[in-house]
Amino acid sequence: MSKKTTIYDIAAKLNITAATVSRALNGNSKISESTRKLVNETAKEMNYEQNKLALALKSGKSFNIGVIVPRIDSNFFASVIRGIEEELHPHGYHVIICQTHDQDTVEIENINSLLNAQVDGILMSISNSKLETDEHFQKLLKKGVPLIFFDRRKEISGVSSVTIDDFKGAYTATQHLIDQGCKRIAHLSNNREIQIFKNRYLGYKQAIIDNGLEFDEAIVIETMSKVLEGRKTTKQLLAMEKPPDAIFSSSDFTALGAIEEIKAHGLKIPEDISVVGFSNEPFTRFMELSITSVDQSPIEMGRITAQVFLEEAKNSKKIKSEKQVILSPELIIRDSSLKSTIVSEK
Amino acid sequence: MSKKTTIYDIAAKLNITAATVSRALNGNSKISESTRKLVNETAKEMNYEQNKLALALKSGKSFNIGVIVPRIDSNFFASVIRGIEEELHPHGYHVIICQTHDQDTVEIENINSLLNAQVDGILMSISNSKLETDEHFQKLLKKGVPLIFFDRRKEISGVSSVTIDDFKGAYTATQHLIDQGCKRIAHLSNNREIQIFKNRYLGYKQAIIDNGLEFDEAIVIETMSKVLEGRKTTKQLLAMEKPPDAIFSSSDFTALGAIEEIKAHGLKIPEDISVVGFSNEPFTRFMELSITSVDQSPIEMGRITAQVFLEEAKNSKKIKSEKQVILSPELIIRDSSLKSTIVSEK
DNA sequence: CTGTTAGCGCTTTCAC
DNA sequence: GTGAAAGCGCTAACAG
Repeated sequence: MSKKTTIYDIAAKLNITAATVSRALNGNSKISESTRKLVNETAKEMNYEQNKLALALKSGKSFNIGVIVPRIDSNFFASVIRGIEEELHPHGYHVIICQTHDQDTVEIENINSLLNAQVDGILMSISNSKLETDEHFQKLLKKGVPLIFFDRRKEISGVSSVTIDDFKGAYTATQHLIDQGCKRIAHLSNNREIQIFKNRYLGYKQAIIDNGLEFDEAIVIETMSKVLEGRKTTKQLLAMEKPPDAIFSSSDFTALGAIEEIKAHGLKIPEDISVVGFSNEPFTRFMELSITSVDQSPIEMGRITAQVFLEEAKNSKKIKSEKQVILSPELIIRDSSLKSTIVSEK
Repeated sequence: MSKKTTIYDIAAKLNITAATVSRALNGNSKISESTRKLVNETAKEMNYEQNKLALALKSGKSFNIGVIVPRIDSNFFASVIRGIEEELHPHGYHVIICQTHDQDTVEIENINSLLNAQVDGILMSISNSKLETDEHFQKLLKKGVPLIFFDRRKEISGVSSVTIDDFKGAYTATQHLIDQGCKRIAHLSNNREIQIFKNRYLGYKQAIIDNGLEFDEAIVIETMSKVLEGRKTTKQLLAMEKPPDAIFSSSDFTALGAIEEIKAHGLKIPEDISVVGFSNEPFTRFMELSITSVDQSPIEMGRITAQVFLEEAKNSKKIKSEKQVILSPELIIRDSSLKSTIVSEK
């Protein structure tokens, strides 16, 4: 438990002052080469290590940034965080993780606690909640702490965001199904108060309309991103008078449930019913009947979110220009929707 | 960008001293009820918020703990981190994430950088490397910073660890295959310089021997935890003069590769060849032919790791009693190894 | 009960 | 080129 050595210790040993040591260590220009060398050497000798906490208190920069996500054990969020960490690490930043579990009270609490910890910025995906107030976000802005949304954003003036084009992803997926000859495409939706789900719905709808197909609200069902919910909902669809010949799901998990249910009914995929999911979760690739899905390039999203932060951090004092990066999603076509015999991407 | 209010601001306003404010805010016993109330009110009015950085510098406790993992976008590590975060959060700790990508140089760098950031402890899974030196770990111990290993540990006196009983997990899995009538069980192993893989190998071997089966080193193959590697290795196995009738893999990914390869050879699972994986990755459950695997209860592992840390943090000054928690793995039997007609867990 | 003082470790004017 | 001194925001020992 050896006490940590400070610049005072090494100053004392060298009969100089702490200020000089500090300067020498920081490569200040006006310091003699000899003392610089001496200081550096003894610093190494005494195993000196800078206390970032003191620096942080002094400078007001902690070099910590907070990342808030609903939960971390989802491939999507974990991958985004990976991207963030990899991008920020070379710049000396540490990444603090908080989970909200989709509870807005926890979200607010997390923001406050990160603020107390003096983080230099907050990158977050908002929780799935009905909360109307912007108060906690405004507080961040007022304090001048950069706030950046990724994926699940909220429309707030002055706040940058990095998202994918969910509309386009959904449109492309639906168009693909139509190109495969599907005529009655159902949509498994989700809480449409969240932008991403709303946009997926809108993209789907637009593709239907643009292709002159009948848009039928009856086969758009709001459900939750769970395998079992997917099964239940699909059961409803199959029991209809005019069942669909394709399902576009806003989640890979409900898509999986749909597939299970369709098979249980003795129907063939993709011949009888085609299925497309969203998110490109790892398992969609591993399935024997692999699932077509929309990739969101989460690592890339994380990296870019980090870059946007770095930029804002640099221009701290200037007018904060709100920046909205919209990534392009990629449709990964696999077995569950490919009727032709051409070999699909695996 | 309103300047943050400090206790001095509120002291000034009330014509009292900062110390008093501090005491009032912290519920010090010897303070008049009236001033306490007054302070608390004006604090709220002025939107006062404690600067944890100053507290940290003063007290030497940052209430940050570092978590180092090879990578975060693996379900296992993400789940462990989830457990850690959930357990530590109520105690006021923040979790800082670092990734090593299995490079020991990065591991050392991460430890140093966390140390500079004055974390109150480090929880980690060591990287897959051949590094022999303990130097960086000893440094932590010398500084009195609690260090706790989870899953991938190293034998270091004075360092606690939370792991699962890999030997038992492997033994149980192998025994299960034997119980299903398998007589020639291959093992897809991994770098056995890492304890977990070594123990899985040893558990497998022991089960073979205890059941009077022939132990054949020729069907124990060291490979990497990738689907494609699993395919390659399985191809080798199937080409042998005496191919195995079961495969116990130390990884779910190689198990998946094995399954793909076995099917490609027109063989039936589990009738011709049974397969068991390790880790209970989410996809093993989702497969149409679901994969038997050994569950490591990662969230639980994270929670317990956090608890061990909290305990050590409490007894900081006392003799640090090294603690080794060994969790019991659970075999989840699914389609890939269940020959009987009983319905398996899905 | 409350004020005074000092100090956590570092950087940064301002002198010399 | 280097020293002296102040200050980041907070707490705690010592007075009174």
